[in-house]
Amino acid sequence: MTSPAVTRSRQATGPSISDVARLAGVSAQTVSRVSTGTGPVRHETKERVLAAMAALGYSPNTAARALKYGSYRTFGIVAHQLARTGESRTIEAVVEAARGAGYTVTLVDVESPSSSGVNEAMVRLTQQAIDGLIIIRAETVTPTALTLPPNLPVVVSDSRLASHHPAVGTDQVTGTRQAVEHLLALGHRTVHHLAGPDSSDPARIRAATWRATLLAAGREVPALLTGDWTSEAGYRVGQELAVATTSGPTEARPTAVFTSNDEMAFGLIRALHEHGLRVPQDISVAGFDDIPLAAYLWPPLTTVHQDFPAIGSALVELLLRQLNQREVLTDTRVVVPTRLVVRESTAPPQV
Amino acid sequence: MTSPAVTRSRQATGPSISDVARLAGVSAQTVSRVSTGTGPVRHETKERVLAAMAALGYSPNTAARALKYGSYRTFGIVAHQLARTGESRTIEAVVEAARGAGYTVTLVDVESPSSSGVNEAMVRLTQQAIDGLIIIRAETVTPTALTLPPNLPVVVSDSRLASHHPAVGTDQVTGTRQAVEHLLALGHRTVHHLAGPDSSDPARIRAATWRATLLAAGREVPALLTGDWTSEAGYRVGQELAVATTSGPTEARPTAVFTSNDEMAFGLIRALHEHGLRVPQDISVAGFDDIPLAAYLWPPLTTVHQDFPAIGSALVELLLRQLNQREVLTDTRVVVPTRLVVRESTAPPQV
DNA sequence: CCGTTGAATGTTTACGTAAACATTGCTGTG
DNA sequence: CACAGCAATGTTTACGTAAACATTCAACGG
Repeated sequence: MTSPAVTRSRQATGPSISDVARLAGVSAQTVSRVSTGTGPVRHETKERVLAAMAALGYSPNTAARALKYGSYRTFGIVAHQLARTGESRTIEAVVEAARGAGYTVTLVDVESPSSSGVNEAMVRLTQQAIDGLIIIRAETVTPTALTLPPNLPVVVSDSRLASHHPAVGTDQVTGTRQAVEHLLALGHRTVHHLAGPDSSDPARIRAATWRATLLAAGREVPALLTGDWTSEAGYRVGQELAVATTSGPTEARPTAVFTSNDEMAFGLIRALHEHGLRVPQDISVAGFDDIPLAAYLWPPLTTVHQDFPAIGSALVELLLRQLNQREVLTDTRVVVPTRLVVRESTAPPQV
Repeated sequence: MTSPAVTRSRQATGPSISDVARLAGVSAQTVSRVSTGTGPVRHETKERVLAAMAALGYSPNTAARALKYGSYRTFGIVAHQLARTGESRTIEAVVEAARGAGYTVTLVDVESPSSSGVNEAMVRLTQQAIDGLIIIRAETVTPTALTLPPNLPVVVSDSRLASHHPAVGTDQVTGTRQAVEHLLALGHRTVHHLAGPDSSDPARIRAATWRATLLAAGREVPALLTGDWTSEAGYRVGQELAVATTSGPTEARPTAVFTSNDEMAFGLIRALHEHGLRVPQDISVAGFDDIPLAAYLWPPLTTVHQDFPAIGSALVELLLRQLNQREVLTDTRVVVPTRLVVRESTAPPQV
């Protein structure tokens, strides 16, 4: 566990507790007492110390405190593409929840989503100052390939690691079933599915649930379409679908598509528009995530709402429980409910 | 500068350098030499130390190192709504650039965007361990109301603080002019503008440039429309605009709108669609930001592309320059160029 | 009026690390 | 062959903080 040769000379730091003590004419310990609010200090003395602090612009040295306490009041969070809707919203929620508990959040991004990439991030993180670790959407990481620092509380969200660590996840199954059943209830013979990449756990669960729901309803299961979460991929698949819709035999024409996220639905719908197909009159489309822009797409997108704030705060709560009660939570799984938001991109099929 | 009464007992920490030393049968200093790669160590000794490290699962204590070096290899970043496109993409770029320089990034969000909110965040941050501070989109903060820790390098982006700190910003003026001139060149008599909130510097600059560009071209300047960056606001304004377009005198009918960001364009276009107006045939719309989904809106959105990665790396670079060369950069301003991306939401007016 | 109590403050020590300085012993040179 | 020079390692010290322990002194009860 050798770290890179870091030859750093000491940098200038601000005034220390003893500078304040000297100026106030008290001992360092008394300054510490004022600073932490522990122990008895005469009012007059306290005022003098506070004045000295203000005069010197003193603020306590975090590193020294952390060294003393063995805690940093900081969580690490490993993300892959943090500008992507799901991740940035989860992170935002985590930051907020952590703040409430007096913690801040250190971000580490992963260059490649492979195990080695996450491991490399992990090494950097251990060299950082964190009390707990949050891993979100580590899609391609296999549990065994991940070497985590011992004794570091970990929680994961939406990843393959969920079976090895306490986890928080959206209720993929219910959400997917709601969407598919909604489309069937509108009268569609069957529902096509544009899935996320196979490396993603949520993508696979959604695809499996889509299939199971169709089978349970006694419907034909069309060939699975696969994308990579991007609008670009949705666009490409949309073009193929449009061709199939306008040229194939009437029987095989898709009339409803459920996409595994909203971004792909955006691309898909654009492709359909370009081919002169109307949504929802010619094809119904439903997504997953309910990103803020989903309501302002044309037509407004029917989609499965994910409660990202709930995910974020659940992640933080699981970490705190491990930290405070030293609980072992390996098997804990928090499931965050979903809700189908019906807008205007889905309608009964035109006969 | 009293911190809240933090009565924390010491938490268990991992094995220390002396545990490793004992196991390897060497002095602590030798372990340190192996760990940092400094100083000469016999090959055999080094192997023994590495083996001991591995056996104990040792990793160096960050707090102790930070205390020794007076540096944390960490930047703080203050954001307001980090799930918003511009912010999350800037943050992503900052994290990446910081990683390249061997730094990690600690996120602090601001409850309210007011000065007191940012100040409160500041207090929390000083109690964190950071070597430099990045403030993005602190729209409503006035420079004088902000009390920053002394000697802390700071850079800002897109905020009112730009005049008081080294700053990085998009070339608002050129970007806006490109968009407005593009619409005029298509043959539109004039261009309406849906601005961001007046509290935002970029919003005001874009609005002023829109006005100046119209005046320079000798065109009439329509009444300014104001939103708050959200699609919701764009939708509301779009409804009013749609009414004006379908009912007002032909002379006064808007034929082109430039919105100060893409989200508002989304909302605006949805409202126009709902009123049966076609984009771009009846009204052209251009946005600002070039969010990833802009290309997949229907119609694909003409918009001003912002180079967020460039902003992020410029922010980090300015911080590093202050840290390394102890430069005083107060007046430094990095301007990141923009580029108009013409898609299909703009076209010549139909006569 | 003496001893006890406890508020107010000071002193010592330890957290884990790594520079600075000290020591050992071997190699090669005049 | 004595000793300079240097590789390899050990010892001391300091980074800033705050618990743990020690001291002082005034107030109060018996």
